[in-house]
Amino acid sequence: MIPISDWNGLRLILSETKLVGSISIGKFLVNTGQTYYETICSRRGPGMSQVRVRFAPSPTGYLHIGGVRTALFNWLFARHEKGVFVLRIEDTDLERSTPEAIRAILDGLKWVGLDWDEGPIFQTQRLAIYKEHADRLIAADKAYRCYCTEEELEVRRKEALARKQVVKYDGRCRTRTGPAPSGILPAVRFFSPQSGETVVNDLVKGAVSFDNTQLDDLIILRSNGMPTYNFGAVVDDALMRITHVIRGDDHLNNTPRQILLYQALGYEPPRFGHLSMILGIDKVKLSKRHGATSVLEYQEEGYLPEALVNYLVRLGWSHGDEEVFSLSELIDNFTLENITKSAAAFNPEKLLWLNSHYMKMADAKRLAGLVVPLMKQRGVLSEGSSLDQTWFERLVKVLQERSRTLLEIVDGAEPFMTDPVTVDPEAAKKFLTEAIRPALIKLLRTLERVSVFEHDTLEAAFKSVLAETGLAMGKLAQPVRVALIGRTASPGLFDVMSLLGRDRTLERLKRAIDLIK
RNA sequence: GUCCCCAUCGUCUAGUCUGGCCUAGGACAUGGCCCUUUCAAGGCUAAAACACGGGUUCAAAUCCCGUUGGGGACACCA
Repeated sequence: MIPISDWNGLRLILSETKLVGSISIGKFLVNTGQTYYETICSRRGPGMSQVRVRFAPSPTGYLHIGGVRTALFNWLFARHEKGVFVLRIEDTDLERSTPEAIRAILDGLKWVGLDWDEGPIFQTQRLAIYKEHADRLIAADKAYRCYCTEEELEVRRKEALARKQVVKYDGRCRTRTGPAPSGILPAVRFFSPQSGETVVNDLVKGAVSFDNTQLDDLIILRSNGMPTYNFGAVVDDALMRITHVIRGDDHLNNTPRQILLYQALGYEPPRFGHLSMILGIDKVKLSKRHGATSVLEYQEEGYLPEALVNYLVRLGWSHGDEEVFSLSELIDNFTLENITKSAAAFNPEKLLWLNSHYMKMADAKRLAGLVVPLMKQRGVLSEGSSLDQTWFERLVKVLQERSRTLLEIVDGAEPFMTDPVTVDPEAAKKFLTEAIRPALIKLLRTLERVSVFEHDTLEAAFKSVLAETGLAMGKLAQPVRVALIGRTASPGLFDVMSLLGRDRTLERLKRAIDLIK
């Protein structure tokens, strides 16, 4: 339940995030949704057939990865068709909607770069519109007031289930006459036709027909005045002139009911396209036990938004053999015809591969900026400390080639950030041996005479030690690596030394030599 | 219980609508080799699929029917 006072907090969130285009949020919240849409629609000339799509999440939890894909497909379709992408928040479930969830949705969309042209529009701001539409249906004998209580209905549903009968409203208030029972706030039910069939010409599934006897008299307006999903969506999609409803597969069964509502209301239905579900790696519905299912978790785990977008778009859509797409390539090539009908399993490995690809492509400066907060968060960099930007970007540059996520950069950067280095005991045992000690000392002496710590001069110095000692590159490199970084894996040695700089390199070498004693 | 959807390598998919070009292509992951100062990356290479059964046809991954399997929906949730 969102108390009215919280809506001020929400407005704060919205203006803070500045996610809205030309229409200011403050103004929107002052306006009713109705006047807003009257303005929009009056701006549109007659005969315009511009594509208008929407993403309409309910703010009852984090923004799910499947929701992001739905939003992405809508967004790409809108951009490809030079149409309009509307964001509508379906917050009519007062029990479960929260301002935090609204924020999570906006933040999530913002992170993956899906911007909207209109909205966010809140259904709870438009209650008068739904009521007016419901009244219209009642007046036309297409809907009726139902005085059955939730408890009664629950009992009947359970009975039907127990007797293995069809779970359907029995229609007892259809023909109710006489005075209204006192003390009961009625809900409004739709008179659902009980004969014929309703066909959905789905853009991805093809023609799907439903026997109308399967459909029952659904509630369109709850006793508390809130519209139910099917009604709110229909009224809004009609009024907002949505041309294509692209949404999850789980709504296919709702579509015939919605088409019937469009017809009763005298509105023309949009085109529908139902996207198959995203399943977990084990082929069952994606859930928390598969790991991250909220978009923002991917941000926290060091993924790049373009990698997630690229991964998600290939889950259920394809363009020949291509795997890697820039945003503009996606916009150019995205069409509804190439959407797959079957459900897809989420494969974290492939996402990781795409992420490492984009990590290599990315500008080091940008990555550096993304990594710093993560380092602070993980204690690799202390809160107040300042960084040499140029130096840090150089470090990021050598790490980004071998990191699959930003978190791996953080990990790889760690030995460069703090002194003294933590040396892995296993590595020390294997490589910092008595036998190699003389060579390390020789290297130390040689490096002491090197004044400019750059890749090429360091390489020359190192090679001279190899020549003197007769050691193979590999024999000396690993012990030195362990001495400098404390681990057996790192960027190239000469990059490491030049990044560490003269003082720290010599110091770490000395310390390793002492350690062997 | 009722209704709806789906079915190509382990996974994402191309091919299916408009049957022959399919000895089924690509990508991730996996194995091998090469490169190599480590780890990655990269290059080459291998293994790996038309769920099953019936039709239709000269010809079926592709069209039709059935079976099986998987998924979804049946709320005063969306």
